[in-house]
Parts: sequence; structure tokens; C-alpha cells
Amino acid sequence: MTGDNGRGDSQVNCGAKGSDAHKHKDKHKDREHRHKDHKKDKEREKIKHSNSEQKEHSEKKHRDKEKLRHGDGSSDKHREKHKDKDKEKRREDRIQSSHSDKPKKEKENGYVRETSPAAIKSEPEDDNSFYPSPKHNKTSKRECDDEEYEYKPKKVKVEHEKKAKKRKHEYEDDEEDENIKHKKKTKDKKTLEGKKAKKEEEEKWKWWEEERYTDGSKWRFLEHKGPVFAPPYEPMPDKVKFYYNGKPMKLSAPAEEVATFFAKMLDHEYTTKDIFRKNFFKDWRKEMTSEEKSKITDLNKCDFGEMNEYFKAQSEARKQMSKEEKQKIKEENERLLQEYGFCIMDNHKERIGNFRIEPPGLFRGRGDHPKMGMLKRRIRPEDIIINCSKDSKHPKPPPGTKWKEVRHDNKVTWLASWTENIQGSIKYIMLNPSSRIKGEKDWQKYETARRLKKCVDRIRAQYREDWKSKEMRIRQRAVALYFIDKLALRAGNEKEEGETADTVGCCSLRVEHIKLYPKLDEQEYVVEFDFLGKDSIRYYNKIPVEKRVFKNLQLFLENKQPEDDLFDRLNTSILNKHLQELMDGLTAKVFRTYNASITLQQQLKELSCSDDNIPAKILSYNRANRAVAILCNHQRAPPKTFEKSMQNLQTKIDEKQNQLSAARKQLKAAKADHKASHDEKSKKAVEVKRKAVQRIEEQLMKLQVQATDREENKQIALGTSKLNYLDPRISVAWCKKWGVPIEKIYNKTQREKFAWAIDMAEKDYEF
DNA sequence: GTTGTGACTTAGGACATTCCGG
DNA sequence: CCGGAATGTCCTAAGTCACAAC
Repeated sequence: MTGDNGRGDSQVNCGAKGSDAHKHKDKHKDREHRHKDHKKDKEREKIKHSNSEQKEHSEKKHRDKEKLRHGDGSSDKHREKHKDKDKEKRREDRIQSSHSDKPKKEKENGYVRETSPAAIKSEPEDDNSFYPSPKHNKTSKRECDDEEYEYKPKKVKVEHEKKAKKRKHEYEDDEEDENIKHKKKTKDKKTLEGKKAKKEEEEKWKWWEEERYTDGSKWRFLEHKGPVFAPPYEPMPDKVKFYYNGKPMKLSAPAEEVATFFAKMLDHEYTTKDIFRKNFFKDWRKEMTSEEKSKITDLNKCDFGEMNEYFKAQSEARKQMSKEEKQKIKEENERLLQEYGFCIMDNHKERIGNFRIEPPGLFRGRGDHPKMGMLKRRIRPEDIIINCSKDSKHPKPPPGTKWKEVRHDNKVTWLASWTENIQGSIKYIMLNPSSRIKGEKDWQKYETARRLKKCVDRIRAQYREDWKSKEMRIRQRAVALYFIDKLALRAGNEKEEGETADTVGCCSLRVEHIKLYPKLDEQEYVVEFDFLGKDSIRYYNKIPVEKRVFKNLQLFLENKQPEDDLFDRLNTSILNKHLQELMDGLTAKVFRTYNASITLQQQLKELSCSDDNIPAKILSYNRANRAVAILCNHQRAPPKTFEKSMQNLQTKIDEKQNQLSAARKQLKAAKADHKASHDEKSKKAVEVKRKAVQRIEEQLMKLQVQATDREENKQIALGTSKLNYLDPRISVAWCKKWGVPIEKIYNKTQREKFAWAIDMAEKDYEF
């Protein structure tokens, strides 16, 4: 077993569900169904940018295109051929024309103020002495937006003494250390609890009320314990055999470990995929002794069956563990979290996001990944670069090992990093989203989007103008930008061919990804998009565009092969440079943030109804959220049990309905009874029945709301947009305005991440 | 300009835990 | 209290984008 967090093989499971062609097919069909189901969905019509209506019409037709998701890749060589051509074209392109550039603005928002050097605090050892006790410098609420920003010379983050004390309580309560727990018990628990609830809000460190660094540094002081390594490999018991060519064979530990990775995945279809097997076998052989290497020459002759059984039995055993055993594991995890899960950054104890090193296993990228099945090797201390402040207590490498390097770079936010062997990219250990460093950035992101709001009209006017440009590159840029704005497409960086799954974004769209229909059904100038985007999620949409855009697209398509770039004179760097000139800090992805947030705000305005009850309001919120998810194409695989659970729900609704009519009859009867007798007893009976009817009505209502919500949500993932695209202040304001408790919208983790927004947004907040 | 690299955000799926009606 | 659904957490892949180096 590798990572004994119970998820040791997780990277390998990732995407397993969708890994083979059939499954994908199914998945897609499923999604299509869902789209069809949505047809009636009136909510959709209201969505500003959503073109889902059209989407649905054509879905049926599109079944045969299913394979697209993990397409056959047959066009690759072809594409290569055309690369040179592209370059030529680009050269031709510089025909002329001075394009009036907007003067650059000054600075990235929020990072404009003067920095003042900060005192570095290095003391705290003990979990509860993290909060020194400087004077708190209460500043007026900070505006993140540069234009509205008040610049005040500043101290470092400091915490009010009182606050610091309170914080202690908080930690006591949440993350008790044994002896603190003890102390706590001696206190009057009730008082403490009562106070705690009240304090909770006011005592959390409000970094958003403090100044930020303006010199590009991310921190002054950083201390942590280093990462937690994956548990070492535990060899198989001898009785569990591996067979080669029908004969048992004892493997060397390294070879055996890699074999177990494969054995664990035997049930997954992708172990039958050629690329997967090829990659695995190649990497596995590298781990073998020369003797093994000479013996094991054919993966098909390998039998991992017993090993597979063994792991199944193990995971079964884990499920069957007693309460105490489970508790013990939990406690151990908690201990690890306490020890390694936090760091001290600038006087504050902050939660680390991922303090565990990724365990070794077989790589399974998403979609049709050329590297699937490769061995993701075990990370050792010698691979790790530690980042912390000079004057901190440096983390110790495990006994007998060394770090690759210890550096002190406060221009970056990571605590540790290593190079991963599949793509050769760097992986990092960073802080939790609730941390100051992530929160500030997030806040800033939404401020940039709000600045875009102020000038989006101008920018739109500009790109529309550019559709007429004499220069091809400008036209392409303008059309691409139109897509990014209207359809919330991603920028679409170039990718190295053969290194990753074949997916695209706006700038990397190819001819084969769009189809033009001068006339389709009732509509003119329809463009059909069909391509795989990030994570190999299919983007399928039919959308009418303006005539000029359409004509331009026709022009771009002239004399091109399906595998040629649609925008052959454009890439993300050109586009972003242009955007930067239009607005300081503007990049392609800001449009996604902007359009997502503005859509939410609009939808909430439209859908919310003051006499709705809370569940109905939440339904409206979810619908608004859903509009955004559709815009951003955030999909999810329909839950496996969806159909069944839907049926169950329907049965419940039917039952409830029967109950209701029965209850109504009874009420009627009781009323009649009362009319006849006019006595107290019958009057009471009427009341009782009335209440019953009311209650059942409510229950029915609730069920129906639930059914609608769930149905509408079948294949749409709301979480991604909620977490990454929607300015949380919009949601907070909405909650305040309509009296919806914030807990109904954000769970605990989300509330932690958005603490800044929850604290600062009032009901009249406007994005 | 092109290419490569580094840092950081965004993403969906697997798995664990909690919730809820019977 | 039990089982299934819902929700929450963890995991890590896959994007974006700036910047350095040629």
C-alpha cells in the first residue's frame, strides 16, 4: 500500500470512470439526455449568455460525435505539417496600420501602496503562543480596488492583544491539544461556549482590514514543519503471489511495488488500454532487476490476480474495522494535521493546503492522455526544496536524509516544491484558501473583474470595430475576444503535442472544432462549437453570431485543413498583451470571472422574489448559480445512482400527494362535522386537520423543490463556479438582503475561504 | 517572436462523512 | 438505528499567465 490515507491509489483512480471509450460514450449520452430534459427549463432563457437552448436542439444529431471526447487522434501528423504554413502566414500578416494603443495604466490594483519593512517575528513554538501581542492597528476597511484605495503607511499585520487571547480560545475549541482540553474542562463550559459563538466572528484575524505588501514580497516570516511523506512501501505477504506465464514468481521489492500499483487497478477498464499498458510496462521494467527484466517480457503473461484480491480484501477489512480502530486512525490523522498542517506566516498560524506529498502510483491523466500508465515515482526528501524564512526554525528532513535545498524566497508563496516526473512540472505545497495570502489574491481577482465592468462597453465597442480591420491578425483577435466574452471560453494556450490530451481553448481552436451554418432552423449565422476543453470536458454549443463575425470566420477558414488553427495569427500572449493595453490587469480569464459574477448578480435580481420562503429563495440562488455553471461549461458526471434516486423521490412525491388529498378529505369531513355539531371538540378537530394539511403541503412543496433542483442539477457542477468565479460578496449581499442564512449558501470550508467577503459585504453590495 | 519555465488558479472525480426518513 | 442520498473533503491534473532567455 502506498499512501495509507486510504487513498493511496487515488491518482490512478482519477477519471477512471470515464477512461474508456464506451464509458465516455455513455457519459455523453447521459449528458445529452440531461440537456434534453432541460428543454423546458425556463430559467435558461433568462441566462444572458447561455446558448444552451440551441445546444439542445442539436444534441441528438450529435451522438455520433461522441468519440470526440477522447478522439481518435488520427489527425496529429497532419497538424504538424501545417505548422510551417502558419508561420508564413504570420509573416505575411504585417501589412500595416498603426493601431492606436491605449496608454498603460500604472500598476496592478491593490499593490500600489508603500511598503514599510516589517518586523519579523520568529518566536512561537507552542501551538498556542502564536499570537504575540502587538498593538493592533485598526484601519478603516480596505478597498482592494486601486482607484478607491486609501494609501496609508503601514505596519505589518499585527494583532490586537485581546484578539490574540480570544484566538487562543478558538484554537482550544477547534483543535484541542490534550492539555488545553483539560483546562477547558475546568471552566464553565456553557459560558465559554456561549461566548465563543459570539466571539467567533469578531476574533478571527481580519487580514482584509490590514495593509498589503506593495513590494512584491509575499511574507516577512515563514516557518513550517515541512511536508509529510507517503508511507514507505510494505511488501506483500509471501502467500500473495504474482504469476508469470502461469508460474509463481517472487519479485524484488521495487518491481513488486510497481506491480501493486497495476494490481490495484485491475478492475478499471483502462488497464486494458494499449497506451496505458505500454507505458506501464515500459516503466515497470525500469524498476526490475536484470534477471526480472529478462524473464518478464510480456505484460499479457503477467497475472496480478492474487495481488488484486489481496487489496480488495484489505479495503474490505478497513471498512469492517471497529469504531475504536477507526477512531484511532482519525486521531492519528488529526495529530499529523496539527503537527504538519499549519505554518506560521507573519505572526499568524495559517492552514496549509496540501501538506502531504503525493504518493507514488500510476499516472492517469484525464481524457485521452498519451502518458497514462506511466509510473509516478516516489518523492524523497532529496527531491524537495524547502522555502521558509532565514530566521525561522527550518523543517528537519527525516532522519538520514537531506533536503534538495532550503531557500528563503519571500517573493513566492510556496513552502515546499518538487519536480514531478511525468510532465517535468513543479508541484508545490501552498496555503489553504482561507489563508491571507490566498484570500488577498482572490479578492484582488474580483476587483479586477469589477474594473472590467466599468470599461467592458468600451472594450466591446472596440472589438466590434476591429472586426472590420484591414489586418487579419486584428480581426482574428477581435473575433476570438468576442468568443471569450460571449461564451466564456478559456484563453487556450498552445500545448506540446503528444505530451498531453488534445484539448483546446479559444486561441487554439482548430478548423475542425467549428461549423458554420448560414442558416439553421430559424436562425441565421449559426456557429457550432464542438471541442474538448480543459479536463477533456466537451464543449458543445450552437450559437447565432453577428453577420460580421460569421463572415470573418468564413474568411479565417479559407484554404485551411480541418487540423489547422482557426486563429492562425493569434495566440494567448498576443491576446493578453492587447488586453493589457485595454485595461490594466486585464487578461482573457478576467472575462470569465466578470461574466460569471455579473450573470449571477443579474440572475439573482431577476429570480428572487420577496414572498418566497427560504427554500424557494435557495432554489432561486441555485438556479442563478446554475446559469453561471452552464455559461462556464462546468459539468459533472451524473451521479451513478441518479435515475434510481430520482425515481425514489418521485415515489415519495406521489405518496405525499395521496397523503395530502386524504388529509384534505379529512379536513372537509371535520369541517362538516363541526358545522353540524358546533361543539368545542369538533372545532378542535378541524384545527388539527387543518394543521395536518398545512404540514403535508409544506412537505410536498419541499419535495417538489428538491426534485426540480436535483433534476436541473443532474449534470451540472455548481461548486466550481461558486468557488472560483462568483464574487462571494454578491452571494453575501443577497443573503443579507433576503434574510437567508449564509450557511445555506456556503458550507464551513467555503465560509472560511470567503470570510473576507462575509465580513465586508453589506446587503447593498454591487459587483 | 519564440520557447521554456515557474508560480499560481481552476477543475472534476474518488472517497469519507453526515444527514434524513422509515 | 439503518441504508441510501446528499454533502463535504481530499487529491492532483490541467489550465492561465508572466517573465527570462535566446
